[in-house]
Amino acid sequence: MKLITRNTDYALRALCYMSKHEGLVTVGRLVQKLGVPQPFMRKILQKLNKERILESHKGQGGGFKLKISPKKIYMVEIMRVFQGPLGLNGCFLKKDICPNKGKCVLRKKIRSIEEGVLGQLREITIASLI
Amino acid sequence: MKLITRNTDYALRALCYMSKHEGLVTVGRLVQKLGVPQPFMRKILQKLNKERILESHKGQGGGFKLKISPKKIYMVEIMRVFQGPLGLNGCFLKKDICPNKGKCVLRKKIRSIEEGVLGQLREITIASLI
DNA sequence: ACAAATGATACTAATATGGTATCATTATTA
DNA sequence: TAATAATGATACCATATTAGTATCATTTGT
Repeated sequence: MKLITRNTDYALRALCYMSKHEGLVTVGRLVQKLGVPQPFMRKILQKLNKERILESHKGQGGGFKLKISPKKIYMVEIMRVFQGPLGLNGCFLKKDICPNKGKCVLRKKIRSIEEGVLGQLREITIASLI
Repeated sequence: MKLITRNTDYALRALCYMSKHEGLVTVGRLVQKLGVPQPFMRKILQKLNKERILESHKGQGGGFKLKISPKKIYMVEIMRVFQGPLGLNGCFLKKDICPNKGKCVLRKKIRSIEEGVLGQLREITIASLI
């Protein structure tokens, strides 16, 4: 069971690279450095752009750069972008499916674990990774 | 992003039910109580049997029951059975893929988070859920 | 005008998850 | 001893997610 997908993985690496290198970085350059398939990397960067984590510049001499400080880019946010919101189990949270409804002890437990995990993940920023 | 799959979910519910009801429990009964498709539930219970968490009895009057105490059935173990070993990311752990190899800070961070999560999950047993 | 970059989007492939179907085996019991 | 009610084993199918590709449009510097 993987908690982090390739999407997230590549995104984190790209962000780390960019936080160490001022100015615009092209997809081509990232691909060289990180060994990731180019069109896939493009898609990832485009998404980060849409999410306003990166900014992009078209045309010759263009590329991507961080839009916000590495200190303010949280790993858990990147995970959310590529993997959806973190939740232990949809099922336990949908009362209409779970037969125990509100009383479900498991649900409470899960909830508290979830909080713990999120708490830890929230402390990790790109800045803390480089 | 779900941390717990339906497999695990159903298994946990079945185990909880069985820990509250002495003696053999048939698949049919569980299906009635928990509203899970029968053949799917069978497959799940058969797996728990193979993993020596349940014991089974064939023939008329047969069924399943816990083989070990609910206090010794750990949620994280059930997750492992149905979802494989918990790891944040295979990629970071395979040095030959990660370009930073041994030095990767991310990997260490991930590792420590992983430990934290596992630590919390390890405290949850079936007994603690009922 | 051309080349080098991203934007947008649709498509394909691989893998994981969720679920079904079927036949074999075992044990109870009438 | 035969019917029945249970699990064992296994192969199969459906759906969703993840990973990756392909293509054409747009922008911009030279």
